[in-house]
Amino acid sequence: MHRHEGHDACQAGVGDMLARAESVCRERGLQFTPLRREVMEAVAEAGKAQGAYDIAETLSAPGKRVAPVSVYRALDFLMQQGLVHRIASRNAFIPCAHGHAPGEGVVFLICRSCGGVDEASSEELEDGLDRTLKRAGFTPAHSILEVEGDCGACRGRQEAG
Amino acid sequence: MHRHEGHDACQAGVGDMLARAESVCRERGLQFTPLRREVMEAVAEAGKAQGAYDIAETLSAPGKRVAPVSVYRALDFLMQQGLVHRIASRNAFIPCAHGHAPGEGVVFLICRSCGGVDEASSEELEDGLDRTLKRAGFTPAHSILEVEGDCGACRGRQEAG
DNA sequence: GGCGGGTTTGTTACAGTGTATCACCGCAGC
DNA sequence: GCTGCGGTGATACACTGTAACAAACCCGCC
Repeated sequence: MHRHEGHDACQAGVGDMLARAESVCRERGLQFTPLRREVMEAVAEAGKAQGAYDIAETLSAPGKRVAPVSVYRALDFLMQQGLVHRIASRNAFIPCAHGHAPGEGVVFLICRSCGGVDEASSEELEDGLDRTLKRAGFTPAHSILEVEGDCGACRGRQEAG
Repeated sequence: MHRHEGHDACQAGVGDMLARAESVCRERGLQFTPLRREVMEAVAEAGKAQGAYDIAETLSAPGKRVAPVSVYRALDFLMQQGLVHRIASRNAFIPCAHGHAPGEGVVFLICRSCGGVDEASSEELEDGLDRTLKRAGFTPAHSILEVEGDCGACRGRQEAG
């Protein structure tokens, strides 16, 4: 079972994500500054993975420039708190749709037609990976699992249209 | 069962890799040019993943400069033929230790102390991934599975030393 | 041998991604 | 007030990758 219903559902939850970010920071005694909130919001609102430079542009306005370096710092912070993820194959960032421990086996499903990114996780997959690593004598610290393909919604649209 | 014994075993096979590359190209009617051979050799000889610029530097000598763009082209070719792999999380390249179909579920095991990269594959892992994707209604086209951690050799060395 | 067409390589320039460094600001605590 | 500290702004830079065009090469063909 994947844990949510698609990108529309995700977008509906922007407020939830911000609320969660805020409470996570409060719990940990960390600052959820305006900049961090804006970056979190930009990542959460976009329907697809955003590059750091995209975010910088989104947040910039005539007279108020947000430099990419500031975005990177905010993203680093948000990633450390597990609030956003980095998609290595795209050099882009997405909001974390639900809490999970860092290093836990989550797969990112990247749709090549709509650009949306879903998260999926399963015991089965994690067990398979663990056993494979154990057999190889390898101690994992951090995993990157990304699959590019077509999400159900887009495939349906193609078949219909 | 992982399919080979570690980085020393890999390095011993540089000649084999070149021979395989050559025969693959001959079979497919493609050119295994001197540049492509040199790039393949550089990737195969290095004990760890090499960046394109590293390779360019390795191949350059006083009076004979190899530009990164040439290396990228050779790498693109070698990747298309399945002779080298790209490690997305490192922006770096490794030789393919053994033949496998493109898109097949191979995991890259990246050691954070020695920098070596192993390949591992298992039915179990692939099945788990397939089922997880199917449940999510996602049709995969291409997967990236990379795990960072400590390889057996390095862990042994740490415990001993 | 010369010609034409495809592929490979060289070269330059540039776009995109990410980091280092330093200065400044705001704020808590003394 | 002073100091220390985390966050931000700003500039510069390093690293990664691609576009575009020209030159060299190869190979079949006339």
